[in-house]
Amino acid sequence: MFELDIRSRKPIYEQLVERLKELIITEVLKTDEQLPSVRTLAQQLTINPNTIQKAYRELETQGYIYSIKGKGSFVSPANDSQNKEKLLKVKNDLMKLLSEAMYLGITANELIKMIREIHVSIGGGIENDQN
Amino acid sequence: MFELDIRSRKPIYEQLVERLKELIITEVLKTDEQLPSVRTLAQQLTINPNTIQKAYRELETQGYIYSIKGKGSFVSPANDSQNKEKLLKVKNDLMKLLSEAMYLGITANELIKMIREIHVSIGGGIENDQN
DNA sequence: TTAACTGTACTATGAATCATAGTACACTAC
DNA sequence: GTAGTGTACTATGATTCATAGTACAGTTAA
Repeated sequence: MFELDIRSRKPIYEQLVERLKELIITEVLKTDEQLPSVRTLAQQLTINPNTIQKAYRELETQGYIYSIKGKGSFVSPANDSQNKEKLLKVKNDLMKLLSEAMYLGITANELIKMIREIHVSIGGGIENDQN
Repeated sequence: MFELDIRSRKPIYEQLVERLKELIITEVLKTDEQLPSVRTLAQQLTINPNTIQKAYRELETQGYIYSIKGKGSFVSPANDSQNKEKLLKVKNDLMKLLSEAMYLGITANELIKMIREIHVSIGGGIENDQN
């Protein structure tokens, strides 16, 4: 399903959270789509099921997936009730990173260009999809 | 000088790196300005000198400060030779975070507004300062 | 030179975290 | 029931984090 760097200082379960979040955000994994079971994914990635479970638990805490005992784990709808908290956190992180980027010399125009690119690849098809 | 959260899961030295980077980026600490010595800062923050040293070493690796044995640690000039690597890393992080932000519903307009704010507070007075 | 300050490099210890292994239980679907 | 899900434990070893202590090299000023 994807690659992990065992040697990295970043914990495996954090890499998992990051990669899965990407797949959800880019809608490779769609709303209510079922994720691989902890045991299946553990076997595929040759890592321990507990590590997968830790990643899934974290994703559930962050509101990106939901789990049903006996059934499986699934992608949460994009606009859920936890979004406000997440938004605050992300905005805070963004301010820091944008400050650093501009300190390092990235221009406002470059940033706006990046935003447009993402807008096309992520939100482009959604913007006009409202009823 | 500033506050640290001892209970946080985030290591103290990482918090130090983050806070000092902020002070450098916002130019509260200016180029070639001397930082507190490892022992002094350790005493002020009631933490171990080794922890301060670890943070300073990390900041030096990242190119934000330089240290001279026997003299002290100082803020590096903003535009040094390591900027290109830093820029690549920051751009990469920015793409991820911007994607997440837009997935969560932040609009392009909001982002542009944030960029303008930072532009004013950081780069505002510099833009016209070229010879 | 001496004293007091800087950065830097070690070793050692205890606490916490990470990943693994193994076991167990509750729930769902067939 | 059987086989598949999620979930919750315990235990172990490796690694990381923060501390403590010691030591050495360079700078500065008396």
